[in-house]
Formats: sequence, C-alpha cells, structure tokens
Amino acid sequence: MNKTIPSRKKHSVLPAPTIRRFPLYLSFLKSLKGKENVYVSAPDIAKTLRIDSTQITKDFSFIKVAGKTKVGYEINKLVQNIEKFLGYRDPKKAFIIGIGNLGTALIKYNQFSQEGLEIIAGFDIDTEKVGTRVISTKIYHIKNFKKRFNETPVEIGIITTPSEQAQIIADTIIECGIKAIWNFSASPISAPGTVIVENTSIDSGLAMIKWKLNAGRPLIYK
Amino acid sequence: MNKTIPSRKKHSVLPAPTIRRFPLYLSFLKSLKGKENVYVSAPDIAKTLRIDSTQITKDFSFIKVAGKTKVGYEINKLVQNIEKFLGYRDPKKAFIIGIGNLGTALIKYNQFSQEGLEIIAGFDIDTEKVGTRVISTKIYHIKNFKKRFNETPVEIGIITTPSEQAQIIADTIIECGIKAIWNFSASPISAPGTVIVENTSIDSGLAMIKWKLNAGRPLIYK
DNA sequence: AATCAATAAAGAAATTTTTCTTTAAAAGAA
DNA sequence: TTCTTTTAAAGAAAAATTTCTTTATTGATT
Repeated sequence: MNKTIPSRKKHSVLPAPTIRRFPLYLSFLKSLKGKENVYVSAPDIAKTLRIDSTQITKDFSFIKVAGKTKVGYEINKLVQNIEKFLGYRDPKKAFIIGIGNLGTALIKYNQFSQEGLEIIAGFDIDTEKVGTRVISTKIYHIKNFKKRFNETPVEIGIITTPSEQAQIIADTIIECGIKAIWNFSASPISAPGTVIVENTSIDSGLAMIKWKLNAGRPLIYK
Repeated sequence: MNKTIPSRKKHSVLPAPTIRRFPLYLSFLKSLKGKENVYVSAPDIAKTLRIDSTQITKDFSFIKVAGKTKVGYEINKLVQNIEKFLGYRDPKKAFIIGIGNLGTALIKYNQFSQEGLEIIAGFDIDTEKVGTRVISTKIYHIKNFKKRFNETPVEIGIITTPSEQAQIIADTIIECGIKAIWNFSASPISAPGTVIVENTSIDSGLAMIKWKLNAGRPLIYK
C-alpha cells in the first residue's frame, strides 16, 4: 500500500527521457545553424551527443519530422518542430522565490524568454532586496505573494530558497493555487498530486558524478 | 551503427535513478532529525516524497540498511549509510569555469563541503573578476587553467559558462586530463568516452514542466 | 545502368526500472 | 496468549526505455 499517486505519466505518449533530451538536441542543432549544412544525420548527432543513433531517430519520430534516407534531417525543420513541441511559442508565467545567487542567475538567464518562460516577479524575505530589481524584474516581500498572485496569476513557482524554507514556501504558493513548482532547493517538496513538481537537484547531479568517478564500485571505509 | 560508447553503466549494480534519489532521501531524513522519532518507515517517506514505498525499500536494500518490521528504518543509520554511499567522506576536488551568477552560487553553495566536493579555484575570462575571490575561492584567468591544474590536479571541472564557450572550455580541460565534467551550460558537450560528463540542464527541467503543464497533450499551433 | 554505402524507419528483442504480490516478522491490542 | 495490523523483504510481474535487427530508400560511385 501507499502507492505513488497515479501520475500524469499515463497520459504521456512519449517517454520522459525523450522530453528531457529535446533541449539537448535543440542546443546542438542551433550550434549547427549558420554553417553551410542544411541536413544533419542521426549518426552525426549521435557522435557528439553520445546517444545511440536509433534512439535519436525514435525521439524525432515522436515530433513528426521525417528524415531523408542517406541525407538526414533538415536542420531548420527539426529546430522548428522541437521548439513547437517544447512550447516555445506558448509562454508560461512564473514567480521566483529566493533572490540569492541562483535566483538572480535564473532571472538573468536570457534563454528563458525564447523558451516560453516569463519570470515576472521575484520574492524574498530580505528587506534589503525588496524593492530592488534584477534587470527589469521587481523583487517583492514574500508576504505580498498572495496579493501579487491574485493580481497576476502565474502557472509556475520557482523555488530557489535555502532547503529549510522550501516546504513553507511551497505550502504558501500551493495554497494560492500555483499549478507547478520548479524546485531548485536540495530538499524534496511535499505537494498534493494535483500540483506538478519538478526538482532540479544539484545534489543528484553530484551524486551521479561521484558514483561514476568511483566507477560504480561501492566505497570502502575504515 | 554508431552505437553509444559502452558506458560505465555496466559496472553499475544499482540503477542510476536510485543513485539520483539518494540525495532526496537524505535531505528528507535530515529534516526528520532532531525530532523525537528514531525510526521512519518506507510508507511514511513515500507519502511526502511521492515515491512508491516498495521502491524506497528496494533503494535502501542496495546500501545494506536493514529495516525493522512494523517499525521502519533507523534514521541515523540510514543517514550514515547514504552519506557513506554517496562518498561524503571521500572528497573530490573541482575547478569551476565561468564566474557568473550561477558559478558564484555554486561556489557559495555551502552544502558541497559536507558532500565531499571542494571547489578549490574559479576561472573566468573577465579581467574584472580575475584576482578577486568568491568567499575564499580565488578566481584566475582561464588562460592559467593548465598551469593551475598541473600544480593542483582536480578530478572535476564544473562548467558554468555561456553555451557558446562550453565546448571550447571542455576541450581545454579534457586536454589537461580532467576526469569528469559537470556541465551546467545549456549545450551538450562532446567528450571522449573516457571522460565522465554529467549535464545539469536547466532547460531539460523546463521542458518537463511545460510538458506536464500541457498534460502530455501535443501543443496545437495555428 | 548497376552496384555500393549510408541512412531512416519500423518493429523485435533486450534491458532496465518500477510496481505488484506474497511472505514473514513483530508490535500492539484484545 | 492470540489476533490484528503494519511493515520489510524478496521475488515475480509489468511497464518503460533502450538497443538491436531488418528492410527499404536514395544518393553517390563505378
């Protein structure tokens, strides 16, 4: 008993790993643009990305781009379709909570605007920060979150606070009716099944690296 | 043809997703410490973390912590074993390249020292930054990377530069003999199979959120 | 024109990961 | 004590994901 809450995954006709690979493909493809080549083949992409070429083919098939035998895929078409698929032309609004270095980095991350994410306000408890702007994004006190949210509802709440505060912030913004939480804090967030939670955990990445460095061998301690 | 380079995965006796879940467990378990409870059960963890409880049991079995029927797992023991497993007491050294907001955030991220990661120097091209310190971490010009590396070899190179520079930086540090690259830039990095590459891609996280927000339905454009 | 080589595409197979099922143990209640 | 309930643990089954295999197409070469 105590099963995982039945996730939206069931709706999904395409694998989550595939979705996560698309931005990678996109970045690679964009680095190709401007060069003379109009086409790129799956084996070519495979070479630099260290992904099996048939997997790339399969991934592309999900977004209905046909490749040409012996030639490959039309780069522009691929870029267009992936961007469409990822909803780059379907912008979502977000608030960000926690205006430390990471929060600031995310606000300044200038790709978001092209990727269909608009961070329209920031929140913090630090009164020094309240009232300032990061680029053009205004920083408010966290206590005004609900008010701001009601004025301008957003779909996504980005949490970049220290771990200890992450859950409290999450509870607050869930109560306001946020649809999705993008959690950059180290601690997992407890949320009802109706709320989408995506963790971008730095620590998970580190765990993986250290594991690979030790080549999957269990560490021996004295 | 053009298969994925045979990965170290084969060594791995335990699933990559399991490894990535450990830091999550750890964070949750630590939030429990200080409270009166000595034990925690898998179903309890499952409830907050939205992970199937048998999966948690299975994950824990990999690191040889025995639970007690009807009671659960000893919190302290779990914490200890996970930390051991993740190599928290087996520190690795790192250089970080790109001292923007993200780079600064990572240097300031004070959990790394407990997690067995020591960022011992930073590098940038910006002469304004060269010579300064972020907390106690000295910032050098990227052209001095090789020299510094030879003086103090590190296992991990953390790339937090803009996408365009990521590959050039990667090539440079691979040539120096870095073992692992932790890539925070949006663009994938091409590296020989001997080099460990871990991507912590912000864009992948966004892709996933937007997909879930659209409930797995393909976006329709006019 | 015929042959060769490279590639997409579709489907099958294999692998990996998750979920389900069963069993046994043990705490607490009756 | 006996019964009930909760839980870990192990193994089986299912599901998801990746990799392999085959086929067909097409551009290039002879």
